[in-house]
Amino acid sequence: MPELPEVETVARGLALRMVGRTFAKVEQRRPDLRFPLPVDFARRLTGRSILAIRRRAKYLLIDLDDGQVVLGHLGMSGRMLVSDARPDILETHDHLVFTLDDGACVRFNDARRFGMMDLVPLAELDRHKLLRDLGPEPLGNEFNGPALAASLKGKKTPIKSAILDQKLVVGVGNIYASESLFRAGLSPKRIAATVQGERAERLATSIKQVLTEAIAAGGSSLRDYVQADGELGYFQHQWKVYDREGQACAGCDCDLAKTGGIRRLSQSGRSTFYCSRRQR
DNA sequence: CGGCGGTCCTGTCAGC
DNA sequence: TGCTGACAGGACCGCC
Repeated sequence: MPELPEVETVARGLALRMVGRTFAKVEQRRPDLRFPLPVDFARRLTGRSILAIRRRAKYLLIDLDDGQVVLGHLGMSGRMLVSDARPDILETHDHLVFTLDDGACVRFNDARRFGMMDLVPLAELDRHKLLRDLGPEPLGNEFNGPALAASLKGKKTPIKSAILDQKLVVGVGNIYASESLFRAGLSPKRIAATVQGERAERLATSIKQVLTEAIAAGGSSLRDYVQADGELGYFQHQWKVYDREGQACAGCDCDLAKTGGIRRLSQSGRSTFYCSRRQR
């Protein structure tokens, strides 16, 4: 499910319900997710109050009142399900069930179990194995054209693979990689090192725009969610190229029968979508 | 050292 | 209808 905008939306939605509340009950329904859960995970959370809920890269951070932080990742299929009360009947793959002191319930459901949770002292968070090598936040000022150009120097890998590398910039996943390259007019096959100067400027700007717009779309679906309750996560998507193989490219007035429209290719085992006419 | 492919796990869908 | 294989939004690890 989640790239940066989805995790951001989940974090904001959870914050609305959870900040200021206390974990009244925590049910751990299997010993492991992607990794074993920390020893006594449920017991160590019970009775703790929630100070803040944040995001770093695609990770969720839940700050507790005892100086510990819940570090979570939704993996590919992880979902947070929120309801006013704990359901009598849980769903398949509801691995963690959090009941709050106001009776509200948050469930972590993850079919593929690529998600994870850990409990880390706040003081050690930056040194955590999963966080210490992460690159800059794409929406921060430190990520810009010149910085991106510098990090791409010497890289022989295709630009699509490069921007999926979380050491280079965080938060861009398979969908928004295709979308950002389309907006920047860059071929996903282009050698990363050749994205310099104006091209790097365009790509950095496109990444920021694509992610910002997706967060805004998530915010509008959050309003519905807050009223309706239920799942936090993917919202309406209006992708320009992702999952649109064979369809006409928006803004390309070429003959679909001749060009074949949006193309799909496989790069290091993952699908990429692009318009060969508008992306060079 | 960088870059690529394999791998973890379950669900869904297309094709036969 | 039932089976099989491909594929799915992530990211670590080991190997070349």
